[in-house]
This record gives sequence, C-alpha cells and structure tokens, in this order.
Amino acid sequence: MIDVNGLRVIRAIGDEGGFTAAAERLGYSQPAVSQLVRRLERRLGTALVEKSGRSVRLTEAGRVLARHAVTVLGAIDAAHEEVAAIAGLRAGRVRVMAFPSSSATVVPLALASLRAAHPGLTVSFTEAEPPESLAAVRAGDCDVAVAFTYPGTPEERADLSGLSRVPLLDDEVQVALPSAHPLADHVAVALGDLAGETWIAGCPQCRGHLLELARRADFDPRIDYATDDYVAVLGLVAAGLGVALVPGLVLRSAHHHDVVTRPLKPASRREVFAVTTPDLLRVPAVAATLSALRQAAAS
Amino acid sequence: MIDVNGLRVIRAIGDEGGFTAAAERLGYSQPAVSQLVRRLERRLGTALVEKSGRSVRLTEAGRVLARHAVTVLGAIDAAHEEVAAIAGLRAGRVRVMAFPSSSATVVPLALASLRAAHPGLTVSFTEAEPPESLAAVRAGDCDVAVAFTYPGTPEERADLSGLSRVPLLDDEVQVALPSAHPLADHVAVALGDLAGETWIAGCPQCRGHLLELARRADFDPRIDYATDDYVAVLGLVAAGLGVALVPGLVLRSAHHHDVVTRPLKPASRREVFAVTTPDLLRVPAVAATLSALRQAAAS
DNA sequence: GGTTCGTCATAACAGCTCGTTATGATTGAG
DNA sequence: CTCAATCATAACGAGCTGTTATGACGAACC
Repeated sequence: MIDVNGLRVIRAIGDEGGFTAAAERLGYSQPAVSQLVRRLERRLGTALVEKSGRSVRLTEAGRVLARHAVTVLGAIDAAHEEVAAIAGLRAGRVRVMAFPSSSATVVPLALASLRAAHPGLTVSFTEAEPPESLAAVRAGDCDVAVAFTYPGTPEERADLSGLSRVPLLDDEVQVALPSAHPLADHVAVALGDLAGETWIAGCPQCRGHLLELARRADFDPRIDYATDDYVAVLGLVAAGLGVALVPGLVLRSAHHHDVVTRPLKPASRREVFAVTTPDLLRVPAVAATLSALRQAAAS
Repeated sequence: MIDVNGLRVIRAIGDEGGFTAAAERLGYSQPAVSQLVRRLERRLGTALVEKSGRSVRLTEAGRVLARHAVTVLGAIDAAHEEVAAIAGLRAGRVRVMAFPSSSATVVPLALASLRAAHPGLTVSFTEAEPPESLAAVRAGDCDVAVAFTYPGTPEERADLSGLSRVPLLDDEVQVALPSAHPLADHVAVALGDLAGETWIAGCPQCRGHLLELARRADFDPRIDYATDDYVAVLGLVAAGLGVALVPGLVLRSAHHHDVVTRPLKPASRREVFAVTTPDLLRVPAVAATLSALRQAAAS
C-alpha cells in the first residue's frame, strides 16, 4: 500500500516545498512526482498535499507520512549499507572447516591473504575430517569445507551430491622411508617392493587408500602402527619402525632429517578440494574464501 | 532498490523457514516469492537465502534485511494506521473561522454535532470577519471559513477565485424597529418609508449594504450610531434611538422585548457560505466539517 | 493591468515490474 | 524405491511507473 518511493517523494515535497524541486532532488520528472502523489492519495483515501498558490504544503496526513518516512528511509538506508558492506566484503562471516594436513599449509595461507585483502571479514576455522566437515556444510554449520578424496575409491564422490566442489590441488602420495632404507636412493618406489615391510598408517581414509593400493599390488600390508598425526608417522618412520604412505601436502610443513620421501610408481594422487553449497557460492565472503583457497593451493 | 514487499517476504521466509509457507502467509503464490527473492538478490548483489535440502535459511545478508524489516514494516504499519485514522475521522484537525453572528448560531451547532460524530477530531475555532478569514484560508492558517456576501455588492465574489464555496443559507435582512414605531405592525417594511429615520449601523460590510439599499431607494441614511455588536444595536433600537438593518441570523440568538423585526420589502438577503481550498475538500476532516455546517444551517 | 514566467495537471505512450498458472527438478521420508 | 513436498523455471498478461509534450493557472513584474 505505502511504498518506499512514495515516502521518499512525500518527504522531498515536505522538505523542498514543491513538486518540481522534489522531482529534481530525486532525479524524477515533475509529472512523475505529480502522479505518484495522486496515486498515493488515492490508495490512502485522503489528501496529502495542499497547494496554496505557488508553493505546496503537506496536509496533516502528509506530515504523518513524512514523519514516518524518516524512520523508514533511515532503516532502509541502513539495511542497504549493511548489505552493501557484506556484498563488498567489508563485512561478513565465513566458517571454514578443513582436514588437518591442509590446516597446516594451504588453509592458513588462504585465510591470511583473505584477511589481508578484506579486513572486515570474520573468518572462523575448525579442523575436521572430510565426512564431518561435509555434514557440517549440509547442516549449515559450515560455509566452506576443505576435503579430499582418493580417486577410484568407492567413497570418491561420497555425499557430494547437491554440493559445489572447487578443485584445489592434486596431492601426490609419497612413500616415507627411513633414510637408511635400501630403496631410499631410488627416484620412485613401486608399492610391491614394500610388500614385506611393516606399515604405519595415517588417517583412516588414508589407511583405506593404502589397503586399496596394496590390494592392486597383490599384497596384504602388515600395519603395526596407526596414528592420525603425520608428525608422529614421520617420527616412527625415522626410528626405523616401518614405512608409510604420506600425502605430499603433509611434507610442506613436516619434515624429518632421517626420513626420505619418494613418489610412488605408478603415481597416486589424492584430490584436495573445497566444498560449499551452490547457494553459498553467491555469498561474496564465501566466493572470496574459495578464491583465496585456490590461489593458496596454486602456490 | 529495496522495496517493502521484498522486506515483507524476507521476513516471512525468516519466520516460516520456507518459500511456500511464506507465500501462504502473505497471500502470494509460491513462484511469486521465489522470483521476488531472486530479484532482490540480483539488485543487492548477494545471496539472501540458503537452501539446505528441504528447508530454507537466511544468509547473513538475509538476516540483516530481516532485522531491518522489523523497523521498516513497523513504521509503515504505524504510518498506515495513523493515516487511516485521519481518513476515518478518528483523528485529524480542523481550524474553523467564522463571522460573529454565525459564531453564535450555526457554527456551534455544527461543531457540536461534528464532535459528537467524530470525537477524535480536534476542532479549533476563531472568530473573524470575512476578509480576514478568507485571507487565513489562503495563507493556510485556516481550513474552513464561514463568510457571507450581499449579492449585488461590488465585493460580492471578492477574492473567492481559487477557493471552494459551499452555500450554507440565505439570510434574510430584517428591519429592527422600536415596538412603538408606527410601522411596527406592518408585515413588511419598504426601506423608503424609513428615509427620515436615524440609523444604527452594524458591521462595516452591513453598513455598506445599508448604504447601497438606501441609494436604490433614493435617500441618504443618517447614521448616528455604529457598532459591531448586534446586541448593542438591538439595545439602541429598543431605546428608541434609531432603526437598523439586522441580518436574520442574528435574531436566532439575540432578541429584545422592545424591538420588533420585520422583513424588508423588497426582500434582501445575504448569502452565508463556507469556504475552503479545493485541496482541503479532499481532507476527510474538512469534508466532515463542511457537511456538519450544511446540516446545521438547514435546521 | 497586461504580460511573462514558473508551477502543477493532464494525456498519450513505452518498458518493465510483478503477479499468475503450469510444469519440471530435486530432496527427504516411508 | 516410490511418493510427497518443496523450490525453480517458463510463459504470459495486467497494471504500474516512468517518460515527453502540452495545457491551465497563479504570481510577479514591468
């Protein structure tokens, strides 16, 4: 019934004291103002303006409208400003979840550059393994999840239906050997050559991948040590307690003097990507986060 | 940019948690809501809603909008209510000006019935002679003026251009004579028969009318007494100090035992009417006042 | 007091917004 | 796996909302 333009015009008329002046202030033509007032009057069933010769005054109803117009237009301007701040990345919030080895490398880089570029953004971060982080995205508790899959495994595309996937990097799986290991000076290592070794398994998903690769190489790895912490894995390897498959990403932040890492032969990769919902893709803060992640992954 | 319907819809979505429910609450079809949200998102350049499977949540920008929507819609509802009160005569203000003899009769009747019918109206009243009251209407200091003219006088339509005139009554001019006067038992009195009398003149305009009538009757009245107060005029007449022309309206409220009043022959009338501006005609309170005046004048 | 300027009203018209109905796609549940 | 519910899309029409062009009217100024 009452529309924003009507309020704007009534207020302008009250301020300027004339249709023409009000029209100029609003960037309208004079007849536009005239008709708008007439429409509003018809809708409200009462006169809003009163012409006394040259100038124009508001009637009581008109003044009522003008008074409320201040509130309404103020609130709308404020809303507009706040939304524009979000759209312009001067405000906003992103909740990111990432799995541990990315949390140590790509994600901090990305979040740092994000914060540098858009200081107004509030970025929160939680570490979580892929199944959990994806569930959080679905539940709306998380905006961007950084996850990974091993191509070829059954759960490769597990539960990505309805979500948007942004590829970040291909993470080559390495074999971690004690530096004294006979194969340590090879350029690349075939998994079959390690069939007799004692194995150290990392995260559950990577353990699954190890089993899958071993199955293809036709052996059954003897896994004596299991830990989620790749620093620990490297420590165990360095101590000569076994060998391990380690995602290349881990090695960006974790090294060990007594451990050498060699690519697998044939190469095996895990895919690291970011996940969000299609809707959130259009949220500027989310889009900026994804962009920062992609850039950080590329470097 | 942001329109009221958009805010209404966003708020409904936030409250109901779904497009369909929001559409039902607003009396819209579901696609209407869908498109409205899309439009608003396009205009604002950011997503406002976020679908997680079946239900729908607001994004941060959406929540910003919903929060301000409370303010905006509240103010608009309030404005609507206040304007409706004015339009429905539950509120409003009328400023009335009237000349003295009407102030004593028609106008009190009219204002009383107006107040009875619409207690919410604020009616203010000021006594003023026609030239002054008309100027006040033009200046916007008065909404309704009750005035009169003597038909035929040069200033008959004086300064009514651009104003709206509502006829109230035809007020017959009477001759006031001492009861002992030789013509007191006549049914009507010709002005020429009073050519030799001493005259008492009322208000300036009526004095002008007396002079005009006398000119037509071909004599020059000897005016020895002049007063604006018709009670005084009647007192002077009763004391036998002279005769006077008295508007019939005056006699509705003022009588004197020793004064008889007789119609003029030929009859002479003054027209009593209400005046306002064309714009104010559409102000409900003004229209109601005019209507009350017309009714009061008819009785 | 006539003339001229400024202001508002009106008419005709074009574009687009804003609804509708009908239908499709996707998700969650039994 | 099927079904029900929800949102998205398409097509379309009414009506609003501006525009320009022109008229009417009042005010100010020679």
